[in-house]
Amino acid sequence: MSKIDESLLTNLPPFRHLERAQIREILDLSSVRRYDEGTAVFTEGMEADRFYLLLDGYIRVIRTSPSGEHIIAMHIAAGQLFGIAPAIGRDTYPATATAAMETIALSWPVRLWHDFVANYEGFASETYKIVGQRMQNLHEQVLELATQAVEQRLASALLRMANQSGRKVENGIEIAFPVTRQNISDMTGTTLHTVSRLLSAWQKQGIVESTRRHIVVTRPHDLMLLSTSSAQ
DNA sequence: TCATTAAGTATGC
DNA sequence: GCATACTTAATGA
Repeated sequence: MSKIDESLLTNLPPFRHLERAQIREILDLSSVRRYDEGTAVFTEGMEADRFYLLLDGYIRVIRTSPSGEHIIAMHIAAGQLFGIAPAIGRDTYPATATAAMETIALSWPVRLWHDFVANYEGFASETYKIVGQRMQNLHEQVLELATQAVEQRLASALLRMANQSGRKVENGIEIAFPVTRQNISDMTGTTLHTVSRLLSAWQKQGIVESTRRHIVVTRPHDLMLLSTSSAQ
């Protein structure tokens, strides 16, 4: 079916312990799809019929509150599993996943989940490790939202993106997918205006450089300080 | 300290 | 030239 090379999976944590032949099996059971920027891979509440591995691009995970506003819970980088509802014992997706830029993902029918867990050494432990880490991150973010000022939350959000999905450039760390002021306000529970003002101020101080949908963190250390200490 | 309103400029198909 | 992204100032909770 898919003519994806085995080497693409061999170094990813959930597949690290597997033989080449096993990886071939897994790939033969998968289907590949490309998603244009802004396209939803699946939506919150939808029956979880497949689980996914991101091969290229970035996925934005969006949760919608009953009152209608949506918040960006996290970003997924290439090489990570997502839409793994079966891992947390759900049969619907807990959030919406959209392509933050042009993206390519593998997917498998959920009925294979238990086969993977049973047959492939390390798959279960690695995926549950991922789930645990994500849960912990979410808890930290909830705490942040409740306790920290906007400036600190924005600094943390920028650092999270730079650390998890940044690429090094000459003058700093560039966030590797397109991101708008509105997107960032959806991560930090503020408005795009406040984000715009803070980014402008930080740009004047030389901490970040930003153009439309594009941000480079030039002085991560200064952001670190901003994210922890409360000014005045 | 921050959201809201409002009114503007810049950018890219 | 229109939609989208971004900036800035004013006002008030």
